[in-house]
Amino acid sequence: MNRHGSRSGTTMNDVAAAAGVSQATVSLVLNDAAGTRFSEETRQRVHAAANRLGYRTNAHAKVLRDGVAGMIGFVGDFVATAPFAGKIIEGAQAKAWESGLLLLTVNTGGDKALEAASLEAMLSYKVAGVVYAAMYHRVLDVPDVLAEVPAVVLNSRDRAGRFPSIAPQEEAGGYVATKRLLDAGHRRIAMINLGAPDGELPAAVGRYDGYRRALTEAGIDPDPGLHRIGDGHESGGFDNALALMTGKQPPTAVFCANDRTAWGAYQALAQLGLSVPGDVSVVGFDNQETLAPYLRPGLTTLELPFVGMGRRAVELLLAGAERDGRAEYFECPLVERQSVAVPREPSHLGTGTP
Amino acid sequence: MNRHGSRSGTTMNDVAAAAGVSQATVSLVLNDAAGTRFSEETRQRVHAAANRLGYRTNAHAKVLRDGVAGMIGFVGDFVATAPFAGKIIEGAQAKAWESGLLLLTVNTGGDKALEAASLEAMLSYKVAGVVYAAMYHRVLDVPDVLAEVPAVVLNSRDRAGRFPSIAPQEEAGGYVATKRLLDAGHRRIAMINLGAPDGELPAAVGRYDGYRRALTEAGIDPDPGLHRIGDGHESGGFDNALALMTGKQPPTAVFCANDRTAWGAYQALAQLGLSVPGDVSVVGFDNQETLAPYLRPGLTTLELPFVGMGRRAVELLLAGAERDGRAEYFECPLVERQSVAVPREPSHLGTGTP
DNA sequence: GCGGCCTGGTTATACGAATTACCAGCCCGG
DNA sequence: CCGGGCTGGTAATTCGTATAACCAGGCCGC
Repeated sequence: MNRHGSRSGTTMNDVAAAAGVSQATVSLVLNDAAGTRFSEETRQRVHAAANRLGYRTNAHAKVLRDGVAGMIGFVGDFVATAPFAGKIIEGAQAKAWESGLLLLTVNTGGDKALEAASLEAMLSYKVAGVVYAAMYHRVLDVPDVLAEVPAVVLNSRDRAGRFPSIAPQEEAGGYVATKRLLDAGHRRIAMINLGAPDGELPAAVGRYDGYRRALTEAGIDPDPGLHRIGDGHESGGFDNALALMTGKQPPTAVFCANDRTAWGAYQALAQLGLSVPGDVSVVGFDNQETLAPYLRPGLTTLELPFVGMGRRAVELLLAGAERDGRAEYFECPLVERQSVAVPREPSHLGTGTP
Repeated sequence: MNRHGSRSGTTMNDVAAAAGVSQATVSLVLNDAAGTRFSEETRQRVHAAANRLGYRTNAHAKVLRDGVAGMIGFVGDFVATAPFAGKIIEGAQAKAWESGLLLLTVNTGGDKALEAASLEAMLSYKVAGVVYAAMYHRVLDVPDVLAEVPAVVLNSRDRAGRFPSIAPQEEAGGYVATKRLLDAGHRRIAMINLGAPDGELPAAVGRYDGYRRALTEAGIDPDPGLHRIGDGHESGGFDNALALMTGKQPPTAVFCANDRTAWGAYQALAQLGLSVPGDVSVVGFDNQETLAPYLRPGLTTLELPFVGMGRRAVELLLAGAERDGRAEYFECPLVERQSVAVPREPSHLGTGTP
């Protein structure tokens, strides 16, 4: 007897010996193999012995024999930084678990060497597939080695178009957000967008396109002065909201490209003595669960359907979808809270500090 | 040639055949086994063949043969809910990776059946150990099955005292937070604590004890009216701060048992027209990176050293520490920002709405 | 009274890598 | 000219499981 129970574990041979049968019998009985017949008494003996000895199947032996492992690799560039990363993993894991699979996760933090090495390790473990997830929606280069296994790109798009991908419907989200404000009666609607590090940020581009489309459809010519670029953090929302509201013709509503930006806008508005939604209406994006419901007033925003996207990624993997660059886009539902109201009489605004 | 490269993968036998040597030679050469001698030419041929065929070792065969796998199990009850969960995983994974190990993660979301099943699966995969992590510091019951393998309880304590555990120094943290306020000159210091669902919440108890010790040491008799219990969310901070400040003898400083509570307090103070830290000083706990730096003013708070704790958990696992219930406590460093100042003249306060 | 067919199992093998034991050929010393 | 040692490898076995192939004994039919 060693430190932790029996180190190498009880094997089928041990069970067989204890039950007075052959190893094959143990395997067949325990797996309840179809088309085999054993006496009820033998089955009992086998099960009893297995329980008594604490038998647990050795997954490695099984995989070696069967050729395919019950694991899925999940490689992300984040986890630590993105508070909603957990949502993606939650969805992926839920689906994996339903299919009897375990998730082998690695978050690379952007370290390419670590990424390459982890992928090698995962492939060594014969994962059934790999989900390659990104912290934010962008266009990225997928490591070549992923071509050896079913793979799905999550929350981003493969530049080379070799892998199926899953991402949110950014344009539609931007449209819905803006439409919500238009429907409330707003005409001067600003947008505080995300900064695009490399000009390829679908989240920024798409949400902006949707914003413009909604305005145009409503017969409004988008005012370039009302489109501002923030940094995606609270400070970007703060600075830009401040600038917008103290400008010549301040908006009556602001669409913020993410909730953190909206939070910053709230703080700027509060500092200016403007109330949400009394003086200014605000719509966010992300529905970050630790933030949006707790802003005062609660933030009306678009939900990023991360749980569903995570699930779907694993589903695609398991479906063994034909390898192609097809992208699936998930709808971002509007989550209604209290940050939108009809615009105040124009006369009440104009200076930014009533 | 099938869909994803060679499905079952290139084996050593394939390499051996290609290089015109035996499988044993391939193994010995590729592993650079000590005490063996092969001609330089043979080595070259083997390496060339391995590269050409894209040989990758089958981890399962290796584990089966060697008896020990290069994986560590990480079971948590959160990920989705706790934004800082990633920090723990980040630390654990970093250390695991340095030791050449992969992390097999499962977040149970509190589902005991899933937890039991995942642990079974992990043990089947012969993980080198299991980190059993909790979302918040508490006393919990560790599943018996973990006795079969090295295990460490992270961010909690094992009720039965069978497993080593790692947790933050709550009491010291509460002391430092309170001391910071005392040193600034405050005498009436309130605390908005976390709710203890079962009366066994070390975070709440410990931080409170530290608070009391600091006050007592300073010759102040803790005023029970200044200790309030919130729900750990923004709303708990809001409601209690409102009550405190509109009470008979409002405090000049508030120690919030977590950052979210502090955020709520900020919002209540803003609503009352009180400024931080001009009218009221605030100290938080957690140093939540998406929150504390972005509050206005930045929140002075205590950092929960999750990355280090995660690392340490894996370290303990690998050290094969003797199994005992020894607990290690990590210091929570004070992170200084702008939410603490010297108290205003008492006369300026008193009503809560100057 | 013997072939055939159920019943209730067993034997043997493969999966892929690591490792131990062994071996052929050659050189050298005595 | 024979034994010993070195060089450069190979053969065989092991890990734990799944499964295809096989087999002994009893019973039945004809």
